[in-house]
Order: sequence, then C-alpha cells, then structure tokens
Amino acid sequence: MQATLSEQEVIRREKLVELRSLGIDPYPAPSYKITHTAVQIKQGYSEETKEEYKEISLAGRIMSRRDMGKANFAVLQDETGTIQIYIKRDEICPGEDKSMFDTVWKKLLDLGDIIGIKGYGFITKTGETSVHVESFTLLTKALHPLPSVKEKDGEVFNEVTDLEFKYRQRYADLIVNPSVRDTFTRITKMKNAIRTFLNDRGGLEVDTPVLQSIPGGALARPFITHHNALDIPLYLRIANELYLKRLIVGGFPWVYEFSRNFRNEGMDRTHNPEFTILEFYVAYKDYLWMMDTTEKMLEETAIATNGVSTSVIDGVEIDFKAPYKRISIYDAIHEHTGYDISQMDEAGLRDVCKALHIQVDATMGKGKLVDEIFGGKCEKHYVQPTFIIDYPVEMSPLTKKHREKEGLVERFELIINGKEIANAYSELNDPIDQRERFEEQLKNMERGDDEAMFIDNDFLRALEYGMPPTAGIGIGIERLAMLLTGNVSIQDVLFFPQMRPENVA
RNA sequence: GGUUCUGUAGCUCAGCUGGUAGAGCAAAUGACUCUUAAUCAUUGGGUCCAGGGUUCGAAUCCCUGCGGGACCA
Repeated sequence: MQATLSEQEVIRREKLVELRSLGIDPYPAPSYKITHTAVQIKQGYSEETKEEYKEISLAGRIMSRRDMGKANFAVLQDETGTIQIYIKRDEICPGEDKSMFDTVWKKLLDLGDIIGIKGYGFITKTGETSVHVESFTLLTKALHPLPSVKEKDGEVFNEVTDLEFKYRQRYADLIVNPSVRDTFTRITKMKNAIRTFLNDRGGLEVDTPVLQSIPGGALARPFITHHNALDIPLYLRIANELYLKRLIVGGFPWVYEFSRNFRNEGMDRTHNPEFTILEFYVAYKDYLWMMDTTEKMLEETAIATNGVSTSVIDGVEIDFKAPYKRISIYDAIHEHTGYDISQMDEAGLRDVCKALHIQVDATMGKGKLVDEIFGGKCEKHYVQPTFIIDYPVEMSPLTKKHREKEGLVERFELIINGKEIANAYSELNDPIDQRERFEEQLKNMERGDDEAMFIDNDFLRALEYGMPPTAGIGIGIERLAMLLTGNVSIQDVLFFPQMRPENVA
C-alpha cells in the first residue's frame, strides 16, 4: 500500500527490530495498571498531599523531550492532558548496565510512542508539578512521525492547520490539537444532556430502520442500495419520522431517536451526506407545548455543555436562555421584505419572487416559493433563537392543519444564527387528510420535483388505527453542536467528515 | 454544478520578473544530571500533486486532470 517510506519511517522500523532484539516487545499484551491521570497529578499534588503521590503510575504518549545528558525531561500526554516527567540515568539504571537509559530511552523511543511510567510526584525548581520516573515500560511503538507542535504560554507553534490533514487523519489531529478533543467531548456532553432531559420526562430511546423500502419523512434525495436476498431496492433513511409515529400509534407516549440520516445532495460547510437528527414525538401534546419544551431543553443543554446558557460563534454571542421569540412566517416575510403574502396565490408569489430577485423555476409550488422567500430574505436576520411559526400547508405534508387559521399548519422552525436548527409540528393524524397530502406530493413529483415524498401505505394504515394527537420535532444535532462549540463548519463537529477517497499511489 | 484561492521535507512555511530547492521544528550523531518552543555542534532527508505544452532551461509561465478550502447556484 505504501509506496515509499520516508527516512524517519525507515529509522523507526529499524528501532522496532532493535527493540525486539533486546527482548522488548514493542506491542506488549498485558494490561498496564494506571493509578493517576496527568490532570489529577497536576491538580492534586502539593507539599501537603505528597504522601499520596509516592507510588503512582500513568500511561500516555511522549509529546516532547528535553535531553540534558544524564537526565531528561519529557512531556507525557494522556486522555486528560499533559504532564512533565523527569528521568535520570542513574536511577533507571543503578548498576553498571546503562543501556535501558542510554539505548532504550534515549535512542529507541520517539515522540509519539506510548509508554507507562511508575514513579512519584514532585515539583521542579521552576515550579512545575512533574513525575519523577523510577521505571518505564514501552506500551506501543509509533511508526509514523507525529507533527511536531510546540506550545508556550498558550501560544502554539507549528500548529497543524491543513484542513485536509485534520479531516483525513483525525486521529493525528486529536493527538496534536487539544481543542479538537475538547470540541468532541463537549458534543458528547451535549447529547448526554439531551438524553437526560428526555429520559427524565418519560422519553423512551428507540431504534428504527436505517434501511427503508420507502424513504419517507422528509423532502430529500436518498441514497439507494440493493438487497440481494429479497432482490429489492432499499434506501438509506432520509428521516425516521414515519417510524417513530408508528410507535406512537403502538402506544408509546414519548419516543426519541438520534437518527443518523443520509441525503444524496451537495456538501458544504453545513451539509454532510450523513448527519444526525434528534427526533422525538410526544402523545397528547401540540406544537405550542413543543416550543415550551424545546426552549427549556436547549437552555439546559447549553448549560450542561458550556457551563453557561451562551456560546460564541463567529464573534456573535448566542443566548439559549428560554423563552424564545415567536413570529409567524408571514409576519417575518412582511417585516423583512415589505410584502404581505398571506392572501397571495401562486402567481402573486411568483411576482414577489421576481421583484425580490429570487430565482424560481416551474417545478416550484406555492409552499416552495414561500420557503424560497423566507430562506433568501428573512432567515439570516434571526440570530438569537427564534421560532418561526404557522407555515402554509403546501410545504408541510405531514403537519396538522391550523386550529383556526385557514391554509396554514401548526408548525414551527427554530432559527438560530440565521440557520434552521429544528423543525416541529402538531403531527397530522387524520389518515384521509394524510393520504390527500401524499397525493399532492405525487403531483409535485410528476411536475419534476425530485425531492417530493412517496406515498407510504403502511404508514397510512397505521394512522387508520388511530394516532393520538401528537407533537413531534427534529433537531439538527451537528448544527446545534456547531453553535454550542463555536465551530462554523460541520466538518469540525464530525469526527470523520465525508471526503473524496484518497489516491493511494 | 459555477467562480476563485491553494497543493514545495514528517509538520509549519520561504523560494522576486523562469537558471533544476531553503529555514525552523522533527530525525540522525555528539556534548550537557532541574529543562520547558531547553541549548550548542555536525549530518542526512524532496517524483516541488500528476500529465502535457512553451523555452536552451520550469517549483516558477500556459493547458488539462486530481486533492483541499472559500464564495455562489
């Protein structure tokens, strides 16, 4: 696979051979006992507590070395951070044979190698808490040289900034850039906070099919694959909505799923072909309840993730503290374009689009036109969390008709920093109405809209059994993660963003 | 998909209007028993993304392709 090895890679392979010839296994099998982490020692060690740090062991990667001849300093990095270690020749090798220090430690170990050390805590003359090494064990030899990043007083030198390197070799990015690790641990905290919020209220986390014979629940182009045994096409899900609603029909009052979805569309800094939407559905609730719940959940989630209800992205401070502003989509459009489109037909909307220089095509129906106007002229103005509510029925095929406003549905989108973060509604549970909406979608499909929905007869049958009034929501997890961690690119909140395959020559 | 920027050592980058490659870190060898971007000395390391073209001569100019970023649809 690898055509040629660099000089440094060749040297490391030679060291591997030499280690083995000395009887040292560069990839030993036994567990290594760890008593402390780097941060525990740095935070816990003091003159008063030194007795507790007399016999400690930790393991990590060698990140830098300062060779003073018969004594060396090195920096060891574990999952919590870094700590300086101090190693003296005559302590490691008290007898005549100095090879463990002179050969193994100084010559055969490299930056990036993973070692275990036993020793005791102490503070250097310059005041840095360190570990005095009494013995060390090679735990894993690294054959690939690590980028040599240095740091002083918080300033980073030779930082790896090449995005291609970071995304393709995330493992190396994680080793070398502590802030990347921090981003991802905060994302996990964020997801845990959401789970806690939902579980505490009776939510049941469930799994539903990723492979679907009818890709439903959203307007998007699916990936298609083929099942050999059944000899049928299958689609990777674009949403899990219709399955979660089936479970509401089945009697669960509150279900949720972090749904990995797949959409065969363009990629940019807010779109990856696979991404996660948290969807949850709650029986006997409506979209007004859902707004109250969502803002509460996001406030708690922000605090769990960042310690405060705010985060800063692109120099803008976002405050997730509830409650959020609510405005109808027609009022939003009126406010930002001056046009009152609430009573307009399709022709009128086309005229408005023309006047606003919004490109439209013949396949677009009334709903899509409203969507274009809002997306093009209004969305960007909503920086702090804002619920946009009461959408026209044409763009919401799974949403219950508004309880009082003709032609509208009970739906909201949550806009933060000018982008859609969540989409929710009082779920349509009238099976006859639902069938008509699907048939409407079929017409859009015939008109050339390749994102229109298929008719899912099994889902309609489920509705015919009776689905209680239900509120449902989908929240873009990566987008929320971007907001809460201050990253502007989806690639920075996915461990392994989609990339073109590398050409391995 | 369009426009534009970009690709040089393991990493970060320099290389002017064309004369066939340079620094720091990393690596190797040596010195140094409290250093911390350790220091000092010596040395090695490159299909300059790929393929064409222009030219006596291309990392450099032109074209095509590939990878990556940004903006737009």
